[in-house]
Amino acid sequence: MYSLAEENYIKAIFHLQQTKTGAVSTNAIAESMDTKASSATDMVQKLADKKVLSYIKYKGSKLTEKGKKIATRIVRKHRLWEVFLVDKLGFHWDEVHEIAEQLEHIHSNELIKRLDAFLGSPAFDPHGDPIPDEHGNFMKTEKKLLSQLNKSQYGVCVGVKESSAEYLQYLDKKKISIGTKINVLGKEFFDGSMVIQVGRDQFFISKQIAENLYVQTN
Amino acid sequence: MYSLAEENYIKAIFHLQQTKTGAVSTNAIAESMDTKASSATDMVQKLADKKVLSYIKYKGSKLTEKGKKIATRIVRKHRLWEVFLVDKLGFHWDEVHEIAEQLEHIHSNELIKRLDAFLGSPAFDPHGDPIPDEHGNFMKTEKKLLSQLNKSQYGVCVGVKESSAEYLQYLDKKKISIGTKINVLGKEFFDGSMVIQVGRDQFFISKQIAENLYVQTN
DNA sequence: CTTATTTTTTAGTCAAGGCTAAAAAATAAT
DNA sequence: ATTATTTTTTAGCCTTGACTAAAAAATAAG
Ligand SMILES: [Mn+2]
Ligand SMILES: [Mn+2]
Ligand SMILES: [Mn+2]
Ligand SMILES: [Mn+2]
Repeated sequence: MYSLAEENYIKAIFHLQQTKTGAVSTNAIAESMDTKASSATDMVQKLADKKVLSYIKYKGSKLTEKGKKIATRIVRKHRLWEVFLVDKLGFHWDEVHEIAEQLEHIHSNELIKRLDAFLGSPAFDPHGDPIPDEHGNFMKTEKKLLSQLNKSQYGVCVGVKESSAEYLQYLDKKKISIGTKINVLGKEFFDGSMVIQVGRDQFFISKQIAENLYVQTN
Repeated sequence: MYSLAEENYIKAIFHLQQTKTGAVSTNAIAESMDTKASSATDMVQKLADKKVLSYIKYKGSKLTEKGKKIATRIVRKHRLWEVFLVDKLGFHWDEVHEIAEQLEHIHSNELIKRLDAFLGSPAFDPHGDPIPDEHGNFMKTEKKLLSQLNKSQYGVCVGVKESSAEYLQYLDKKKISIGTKINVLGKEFFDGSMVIQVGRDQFFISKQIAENLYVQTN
């Protein structure tokens, strides 16, 4: 059994090593956990003792298979709970992350199994992130960032990269949610800004908006 | 915001002062928390500083109104989650307590409100215990222990005092659940044992069984 | 290559929440 | 009214997971 703190570190390292390749730096872990580098060092040393990750002084950390398995289970719980909160309790997609951050630490295999069945074994959470199955396998999806599209291409929104309440609320205001079709009417190569069409509305979006939205082309 | 440990102590003290009258002894708290008296002393001193309870050295502890309010909210969450686990996820009544013990510590007022609505604002948990409303009011019920009935009286099971898995599984085996009618066919005054009728079955039960089952007469 | 800067680790401290052993107060038994 | 026993508190120590300040290693600059 892992403590709350350990679980949160493991999950953070898991997410960090998804993006960057190679070992995860202690500073990156500290920043992601909103703590100090010295604290992160202490924790990764402990987790290395427990064979949850491999750690080389001054080089960084990397989850072992064991560590990845633990992380995946937590991510699965987090995302299943988010689906529950949205689909069953009627929460809005910008309200669920903090609560799921707590719920992901409830220990009960039977609970996960039953919750999953109750929700109809969803493959994606309310932000479009894939929910790993009971064996830890993620559904692979073809998706790109809206910012990668060019003028007169279009895509269907399938998820968000950022899932802060602020960003999600912006998307709501613009009537963008998962499944929404987005046409790129224009793209400014100087700053990456775009003019897009959503439904009947046409408007300008900054690069920052465009590079946090996942779309499926095809 | 109160820590996990603080919340568990507050809830334990709340339950202890329901039965016994007057202040709750430090030893009783320690036993109920499965910890040592010295640890309980430390905690009640801290909770007294926080005005959650009044504490007099060598005399014991008593929750303040503030403390009772905190406790009631935790009990409400615990019991609502138990209803969720049984009604929605199909758990059996002897499997839910441990999980609810964790879920009761999730912090979100909105979550409690929505969960309550989702469950149809239940008044009782799966063990027949009343669920306090959002203002902390418990529904008062007329109930007595089965052991208080005499020969040829009858009652309808409305709850259990003990809710250990073992006891609940015994009741299952005997086909006793909430709503079951129980006839007292005989009572032995020497040891408090009884012969009861449940459905078409007649059998012997010990005093220990009889004094952990709540029934409603009339 | 040598120095400066950044990153990371170590050393030492702290609060929370446990523990054991000893002291003190309350209660029970002579 | 003492003495013995039980209950409760205090004192001191431990682990976890933070922190700061200082040292050490890695990296960047000159
Ligand atoms: Mn989330
Ligand atoms: Mn978390
Ligand atoms: Mn319970
Ligand atoms: Mn609990």
